[in-house]
This record gives sequence, structure tokens and C-alpha cells, in this order.
Amino acid sequence: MPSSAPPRNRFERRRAETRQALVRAARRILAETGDTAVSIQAIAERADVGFGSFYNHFESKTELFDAAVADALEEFGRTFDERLTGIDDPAELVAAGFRLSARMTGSHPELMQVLRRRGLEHLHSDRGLAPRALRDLELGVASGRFTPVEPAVALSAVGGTLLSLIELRFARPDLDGDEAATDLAEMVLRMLGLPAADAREVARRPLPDPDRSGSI
Amino acid sequence: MPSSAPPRNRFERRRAETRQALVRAARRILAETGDTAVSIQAIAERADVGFGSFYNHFESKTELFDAAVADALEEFGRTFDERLTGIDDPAELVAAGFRLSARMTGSHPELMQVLRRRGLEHLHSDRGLAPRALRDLELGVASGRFTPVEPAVALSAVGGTLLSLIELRFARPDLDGDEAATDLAEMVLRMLGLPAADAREVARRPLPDPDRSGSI
DNA sequence: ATTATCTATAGATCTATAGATAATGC
DNA sequence: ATTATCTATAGATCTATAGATAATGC
Repeated sequence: MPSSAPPRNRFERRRAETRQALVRAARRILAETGDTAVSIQAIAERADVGFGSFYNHFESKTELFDAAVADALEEFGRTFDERLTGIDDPAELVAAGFRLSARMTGSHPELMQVLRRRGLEHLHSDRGLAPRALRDLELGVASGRFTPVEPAVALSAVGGTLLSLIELRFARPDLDGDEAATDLAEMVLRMLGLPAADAREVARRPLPDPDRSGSI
Repeated sequence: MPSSAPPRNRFERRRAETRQALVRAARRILAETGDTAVSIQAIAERADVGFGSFYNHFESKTELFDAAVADALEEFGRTFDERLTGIDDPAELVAAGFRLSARMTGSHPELMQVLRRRGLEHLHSDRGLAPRALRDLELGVASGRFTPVEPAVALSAVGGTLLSLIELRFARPDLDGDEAATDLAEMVLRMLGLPAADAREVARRPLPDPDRSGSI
């Protein structure tokens, strides 16, 4: 996958656009129904791309949908990078991540639906967000802020709770999302070993400003 | 669904057996590949049942797979009932549930794989385990053992963590499962508001004996 | 007589590819 | 000249049903 090489000429740009159209269509389908048995014809139509073009880019539906999930995960990670860099207290980072995720169910619903359906199976992946989360958790333990525990177990706890927050946002839109996220973040910080008072305070620190970047 | 009426005569028994064969085949397929696009023909073969029989019991694959998930959830709940009745401290109940679930990935792998793939979408269902878990969490809050919080948020936290424990057991079979479950249970109890020392103690209480019931 | 299962099959749908068409590189 | 896209289609596969077969109820 030459995802590193940016398109040089018009050929490559057009090719990349067709591929992106297919990936975006797959993301929409994943978010709306999750039905990966949908026909390649329907996918191509959704992408507004000739039917045969599919085979210029992917060998199977599985391959396409995997690419779509990877694409969503990457966008999720990018948003985290944009919005959360500069926070170096691991506890605050966890809390901010929870609250940012809750807000993203409103601003990036399609992306979050994909995560909702496919996130669990990437929790212990060695690419994407998982390794970074692991590192932050280990950092928190090393600095004495978190109670020592097997890193994979801590990752499970935090990741599972985050996914269930996303599920909660979609399953119970009647609840106040930001409040739920804050409460859950506070709970997660207690889980990681922060004293109750600290957990309460850290979970309620204001999120960093969106800077000049658009809407979130 | 006349799931309440037990089969009276040989006709009804045979009919129920055919249906069960289809459901069990669907459970195996869900556990092994999760590929719900598999053909009805392949399902019928797997169940060792004539192809046309499928339509005597289900109108679509979706209907069959939903029944298979419901079947798995029910078995999960039944096992909890058998093994955890008699525990009335909500904190101990949560901890025992975590450790029992971890063990079940070894003793009931197929069942737990189904849960792994489909559990999240049933977290806030109004049938099955969710309502009971909600009740226990509310009980814990009422008795002062747990810190007060919106019940659905507590359910998200506990359920999400449990699902990620199941994921962890399958993704990292190299880790000691019972130890991971105990550690995670301890963390969840802290999350719910137990003091660290209490959480540690409760999470390590011995599980109730399997009584005369077979192997777990 | 009734009911469920099984086998066979028509018709629909889907996949993968071949060949024509259109756009750009050099 | 090269390359990607698009259209058309052959062949494979899948679904849903019709009708035959087998088993039980009464």
C-alpha cells in the first residue's frame, strides 16, 4: 500500500479519487446498516463509480471494508492528535479523550458508528491508536499517577469503557452526552488508581480550544 | 415465539430439534468466522438439515442469526444464574461475574465468541442480562456501596469492561486469564466507588463452588 | 389426515472479466 | 503509448418455492 506516496500527476490523482470514493461509500454503508453482504454493484453505485472499477482497487469486499475501517480509525487518531496534543498529564489525556469522543458522535456520526461496530476488534492491534494508548498508560504508571497493572489489562479497561460510551451515545440519545462522558471519565480515572477527589477534578478540566481548526 | 410451550408430541419435538440444529449451526458460524453472508445452503448443510427446512423456521438469515445471538445470551445468563445465585453483595457479584466470564472463554469458547462479536449491541437492551445488571448496580448505589451515578452510565462502564475482558482473553491467550479477570474486577470495583483496599479484597474472594453441576 | 422434511429447480442476483472508451504522459 | 474507467455479459451462485416423501396424530 503506497499510502505514503502522494499522487504525482493527474492519473494518480484520479485513481486515488476513485479509490477514496469506494472507501467513503463503504464507510457510509458500515455506518448505516453495517451490512457487509451488500453487492459490489450497490457499493459502486453508492460511490458513483463504474462497476468494474472496483476491481482496479480491491480484490474482495472484505479488503474494501477493512480499508474503510482503517480509514475511519486513522481519522479518529488524527482528530485526537489535533485536539489533544499539548496535554501531557496521562490522566487528563484519558479524560479529554473520553469527552472528545462523546462530542464526536455528534460532529462525526458516521466515523463513530464505524468505530462502534468495528472498534472492539482493534483494541489490541499493534497499529493505530492502541499502541499510543498503551504508551500513555505505561507513562501514567511510571509517573506514579496510575496504579501498576499489566498494560494490556489497563488498555482493555480504558478501551472497553470508551467503546461502551460510544454505544451509550447512540443507544441513549436522550442522556446528556457530555455529562455522561465526564462521569465515565471520572470513573475510569478512579479505576486507574486516582484518588476520588483528583479523578473528579481532572475529569472536569476544560477541553483545549479547537484552535483555528473548524467545527467539533 | 412460543418459547414458553414445551414440545408435547413427537412432531413438535422433531420440529424443535430441526430448529435447534439450525440455531446451533448459526452459533458455530458466528463464532468461527462471524460471516453472516454465508449461504442458507451452507447453513443447512452445517446443521445436517434439508435445505428447504430452513424456511419452515426462519424467513431470513438475519432472523436466524438474531435467534442464535439470543440463544447464546440466554445460555450466558443461565450460567450466571447457576453459578452466582446466593451472592448478594453487589460488589462481589460484579467481581465474580468477571472471573466467571474469563473462565467461560475456556469452557464455552463458542458462546463467548458470539458474545465478543455481538455483545456490545445488547448492552442497553431491555431483555436478557442488561436489566438484571442494571438492578444490581442500582442496588449497590442504594446500599451506599457504589458511588451514585446515572445507572445507564454505570452499566456502560461495567458492560464495556466485561466485553473488553472477553476480547482480551481471545486476543492475548498468553496472559493468565484468571489473573487478568481479577485485576480488571478490582479496577471496576474502584471505578464503582469502592475504596482501593476493599476492591482488592472483594475481587479476590473465592468463587462459589460449581456444586454438583458439571465442568466450568 | 396432517404436518415437517427433503429434493429439485426456476428465476434472480452477483461476481469477475473482456473489450471498448476516454483521459493523460511523454 | 499508456492507463484507468466504464459497459456489457458469461457463468456461478443463491434464494424461494413447488411437489414428492416420510412420519406421526387421532
